Amino acid sequence: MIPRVRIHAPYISVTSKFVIKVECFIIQDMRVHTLHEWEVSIARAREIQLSLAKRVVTESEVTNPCLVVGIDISSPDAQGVARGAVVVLRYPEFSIVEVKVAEGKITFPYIPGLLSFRESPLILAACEKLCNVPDLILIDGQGIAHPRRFGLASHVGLFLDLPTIGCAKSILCGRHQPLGEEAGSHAELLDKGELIGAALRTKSGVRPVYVSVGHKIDLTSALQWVIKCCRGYRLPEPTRLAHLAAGGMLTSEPSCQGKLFN
DNA sequence: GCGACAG
DNA sequence: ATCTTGTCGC
Repeated sequence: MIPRVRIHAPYISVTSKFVIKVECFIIQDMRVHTLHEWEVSIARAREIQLSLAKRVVTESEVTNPCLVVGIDISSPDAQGVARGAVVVLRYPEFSIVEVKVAEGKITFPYIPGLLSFRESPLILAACEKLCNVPDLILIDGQGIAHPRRFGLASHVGLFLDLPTIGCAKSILCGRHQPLGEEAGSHAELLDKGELIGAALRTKSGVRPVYVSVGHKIDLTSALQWVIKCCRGYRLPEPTRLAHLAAGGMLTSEPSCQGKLFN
């Protein structure tokens, strides 16, 4: 039986200089039928974004306060409550500067391509609590490696007006050639002839992660930053710690490996 | 028409 | 994302 979902909701109604506003949309048969407003907003946002995409966040820009941030969200519990977490790290030591968490009920379903509407609210809520302004943000999801070239990382970057990198654990769209087994190997991620991101082997012997431009950064630097943020795990440190924080497995202590099992 | 599909 | 123990391998 095909699920029939009908949704009317002001899930995101963010008004900034970019004016992203989604009041209502209807989803049926797991397909989006009415997303006119969103598409119009995205088209405009994408236009603005493209003009900023060439910007490169250089290492010298991340020296004081030198903050690299990871963002992730936990899966909702039985009551539909989830936690959005943002972890601020000092680069290049990766010492924890700040951890902020926001809890809230998740109401929007998971629909491939519409993850932003499910996760953005909590992510932004967590970001609102930050005392530091990050220089660079890594997000657990796609940037422009998205059917409409505007995934979660792009949304968040646009809302916050900060550089973001999409770093996802699997592909939403696009394909790539096989890549080397050594850490650091990467291959272009192409969709319909467009370069939308890269598959990156962050550690030898594990599946690659998928890096794409979120906002205010180009692919080459995004790739370099992700590589520089890797510390022997498949996921780059900011993302990894944000994931732990969202799961309640990270408090204020930089290392709590002793308490972790599994 | 059918398969694929971030978390 | 989640269901799920021990196990094989670097």
